[in-house]
Amino acid sequence: MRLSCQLFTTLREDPADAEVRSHALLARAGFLHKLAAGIYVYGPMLKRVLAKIEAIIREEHASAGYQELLMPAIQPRELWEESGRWERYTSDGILFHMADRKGSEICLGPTHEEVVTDFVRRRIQSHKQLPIHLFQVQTKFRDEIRPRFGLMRGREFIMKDAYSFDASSEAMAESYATMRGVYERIFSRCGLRFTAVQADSGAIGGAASEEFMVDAETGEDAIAVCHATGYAANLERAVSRIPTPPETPDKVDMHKESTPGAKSCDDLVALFPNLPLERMLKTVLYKAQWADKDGVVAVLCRGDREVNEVKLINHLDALHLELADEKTVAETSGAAPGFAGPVGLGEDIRLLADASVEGVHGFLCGANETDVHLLDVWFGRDLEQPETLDLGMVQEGDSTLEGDGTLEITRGIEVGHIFQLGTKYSESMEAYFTDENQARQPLWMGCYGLGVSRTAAAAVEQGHDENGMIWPLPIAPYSVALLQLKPGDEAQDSLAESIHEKLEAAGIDVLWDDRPKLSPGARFKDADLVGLPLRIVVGRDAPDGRVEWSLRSGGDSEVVDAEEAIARAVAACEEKES
RNA sequence: CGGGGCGUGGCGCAGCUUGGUAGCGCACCUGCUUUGGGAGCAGGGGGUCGUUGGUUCGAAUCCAAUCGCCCCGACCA
Repeated sequence: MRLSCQLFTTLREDPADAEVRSHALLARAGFLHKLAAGIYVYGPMLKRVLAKIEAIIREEHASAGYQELLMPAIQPRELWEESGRWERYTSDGILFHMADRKGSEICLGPTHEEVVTDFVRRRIQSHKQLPIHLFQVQTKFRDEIRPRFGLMRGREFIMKDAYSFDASSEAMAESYATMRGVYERIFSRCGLRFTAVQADSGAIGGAASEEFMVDAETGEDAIAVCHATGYAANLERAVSRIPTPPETPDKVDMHKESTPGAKSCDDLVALFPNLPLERMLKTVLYKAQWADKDGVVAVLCRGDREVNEVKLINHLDALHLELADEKTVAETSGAAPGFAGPVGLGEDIRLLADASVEGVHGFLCGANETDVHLLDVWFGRDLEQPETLDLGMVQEGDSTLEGDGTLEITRGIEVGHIFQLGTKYSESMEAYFTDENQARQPLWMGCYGLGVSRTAAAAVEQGHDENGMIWPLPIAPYSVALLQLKPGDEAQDSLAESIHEKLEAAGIDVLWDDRPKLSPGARFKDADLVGLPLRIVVGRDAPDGRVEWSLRSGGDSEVVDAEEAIARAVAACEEKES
């Protein structure tokens, strides 16, 4: 492809609103244009990247027996009422919805469980038709609270979603395991470094779920991994062995101490330097919201640990959870924020305790009185120890649950999420089949999402340097950058043209920078910015039939015969395929 | 939702405090020279200063409203 015939522009400076490298580089190279917050035009170069990612996705889904379909972006409210998600998604504000001219409410699909379940339930009667495996590549719409990081969290984005429908929980688990392999092959083939982690299933619902994280410092998700044991989990879900509490002190009567203004653990540590953080228990007050009621929940947690709100909301089976505001804290604890405690807390307040408080005695806690804390509090003597459960956040350096490894906290970009949904949607939407015994059974579902546009951004986040992007060969917009330094020079014209022709004949994507009247420096800068993995430069050695060969990822460049450069490009692209 | 910031040629910014009709760099156009890491010289084009209203003889500048965009936070006691 001749660059001189393309719409191709680059910017010398980062756009002012780009916060992360992938966004800045994609925008500078003209791959991306922002139309509104979280809404982007995918330029021709980016479209090629997306097409390559999609091609890999299609191949891997096809070989796992998945059929592609295309579902509508516009969906009727009624369908979402059936699954019970309309209320939740509209109250969270994440759903783009509107009324049509007749006044019927419709939404732009943020996901397609309802539509696919409806499609399948109308066709499935018998166990003999199962399993069913479907997927699509579609634009999804989510009115995110805060779109950011360019393609990373947009309000409109491209997603591949797949669904499995099985006759039993075991068969569903098999479909799920197959898809796990599909995802590993997809991301490997895309040339990305990634980690599969256990995950919370969130709003989609369901049992087992795993996320695929592209390793990147700038990732929005924190994950806990253990290299020794292979354990990996999203921080929301991660579990660990909590370091043992310090020695129990002498038994002294519980007593009040004045602690003016000591609202945080840091303040208290300053006030009581001899008291270890592990013997301070914080009492965090939350406002929880269920479908039918609201309530305040207090969670007891060791001073050096933190409450994991996702574990808490799951345990409570609540719809929404937020830290109690000052007013609520005053009403429930009778004190300013920072002084709530488990002793003498209102009867109507549900008190839970994180496992970290287990075995802690003679501790400090809030006295439910402003500027006062209780010291030397003992479970069993001064209050009953509430039932403890894991409501905590794991920390760097914690041991794994079995104690045979150490957790490390890293970051990643979530590009894929697979779920075993079970019968949640099939039951609420009445998607049943008849089994061998004439019994009516709900379908066992799995759903498998993969962010296509986000994967492209993640690839840049993982592959770039100070000069620009560095695309992995399998998903690069073009494989080879052919730079002709002096278009119009006879020897260069004919050599570049023959290289271009031979590479295209070999089925290799080549972008020939034949733009006239451009200085060599500008050409090199643009090539570095765009980041095509293989580079062939046709320059001063053209009369001898020689060119410069180099890799965008680094290493020295070499002057070789044109035929040798072509052979190397062909070899590199073949290696990618295997 | 709360707080903060910003809207000035395609992009990045200055000008605003102290009102007098807009400027710089990049990009763009023309010509000549130049061609291995963002070339030089000369000439040139392009902006109702987000929008609306107000104050004023006069508003990019002051005031108000509104729209848009960005960041931070959403209280871990």
